[in-house]
Amino acid sequence: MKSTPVNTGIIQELKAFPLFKNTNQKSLEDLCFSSDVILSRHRDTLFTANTKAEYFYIVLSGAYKLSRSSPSGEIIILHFCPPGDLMAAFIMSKESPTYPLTSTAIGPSRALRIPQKTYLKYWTQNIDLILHVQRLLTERMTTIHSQRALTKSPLSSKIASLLINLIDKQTTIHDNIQIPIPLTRKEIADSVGSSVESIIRIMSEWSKKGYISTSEQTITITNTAKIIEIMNAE
Amino acid sequence: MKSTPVNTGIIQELKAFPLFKNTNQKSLEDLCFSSDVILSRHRDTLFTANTKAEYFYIVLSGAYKLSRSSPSGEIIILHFCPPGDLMAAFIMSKESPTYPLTSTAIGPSRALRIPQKTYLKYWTQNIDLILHVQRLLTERMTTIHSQRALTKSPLSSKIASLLINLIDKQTTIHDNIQIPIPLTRKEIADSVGSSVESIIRIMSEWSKKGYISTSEQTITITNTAKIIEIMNAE
DNA sequence: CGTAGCCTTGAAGGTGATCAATGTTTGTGG
DNA sequence: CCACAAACATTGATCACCTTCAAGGCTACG
Repeated sequence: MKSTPVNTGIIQELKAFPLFKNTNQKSLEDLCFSSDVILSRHRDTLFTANTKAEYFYIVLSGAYKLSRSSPSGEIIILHFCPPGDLMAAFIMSKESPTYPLTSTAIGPSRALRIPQKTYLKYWTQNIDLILHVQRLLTERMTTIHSQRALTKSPLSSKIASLLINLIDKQTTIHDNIQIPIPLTRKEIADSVGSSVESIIRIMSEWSKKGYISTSEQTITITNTAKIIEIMNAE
Repeated sequence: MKSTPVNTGIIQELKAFPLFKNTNQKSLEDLCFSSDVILSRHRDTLFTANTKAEYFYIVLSGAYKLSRSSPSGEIIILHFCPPGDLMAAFIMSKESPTYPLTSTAIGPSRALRIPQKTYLKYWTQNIDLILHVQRLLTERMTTIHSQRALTKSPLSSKIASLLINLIDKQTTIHDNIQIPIPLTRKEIADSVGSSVESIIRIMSEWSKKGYISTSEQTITITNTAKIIEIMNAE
């Protein structure tokens, strides 16, 4: 894990994210006050659940997964963070926060590490920004809700729903959509709360039927209509 | 469903909620601008998923459940709102919001209905309040996360976890804690994503062993240590 | 070149869903 | 105030889906 201080290049990079679309150059510099860019290798841990939270993060490139382990030691993945997503920002307004989750890099990734002090000093002064953050949180909540609505549905629906939800919201629905995050079967299993074997059985069935195709960790949905149908099947 | 405009009595009632502990009388009046008190009977619907959201709500007394139905028609309960809880406040900063969930009264209940306009005009101006709302949202998220961490655990753990989470956060842990919301077995089933029959089998086992007792819809945890143990069992 | 992570397939077994039938409580209208 | 309907609670039998266990192959990387 290496870190380098912010430079103007990073500011440019941030401007591209929807979160900052109404933020001017000057404010953006404030919002990044005393921040660093963290470079993570595949499987590096960015922060660990139940440790003191002195920083929050913005994903710059690559991806991170947010996970938790159950009392019995099983791992549950709760969210995948693509570039532009916030990590641990929601707990920054607390008194002395601890991370509720563990963050792990998926593939080589970069994140901007911002101290809580900067959040309290600059982020909380910008109402527009806070509402934006709140909207992000609400979105994440909505995704979780639609996943939970499928608890009684068969495993295939859950996997389908996960894949559809991972598609970038900007993308229009068509065939041959590539899932923007390289997922292993284990990660899919941990995400829908199932076992690797079950995931494999269902997904290789789909591959055979030509609904999806996988090569080098990357999943491509080749028959989107069918996957959506499976997602909504009872 | 009857409604009456706000009066000073209501303002007093609101002051008791943690959400407004730093809010003065004058601001509180602004925050309630053109609001009404809604009286709901048991099973009355307050708002329906996917309809236009012109209002948000504060639970005054009783309780409401927030639910959603899956594509196959099954109902999933996502959250129980005790007095002081907000409903649909998180989507008020959107352009033209629709309710993501359906809200139904559990027992005779009262809620304060506040128009989106009031939210945009007064609520968003109060940073302290917004951060408070954000903290509420984060708390709700955390609860959902700890529930999701149990997906692979046996049903008994899920039920135990639900009961423990429903205990008022103010309450210290001891025996003979009464669950503040009157729950039916069906509601427990819809909440943990299971069937009524399975819930009954597990809970009557607990009754027999003396871990819980139920009378007239009210559940009392008589052996809290045991329930917590079950919650954490693998 | 060996280990670690990942993918795959098969067989056995269990947890909880479903179906069916019945009792109990609550609420509503005549 | 009673009768009837609707919602809620209970118990048993059967069965499906998915987990678990076991064994093996593949690829990447130090």
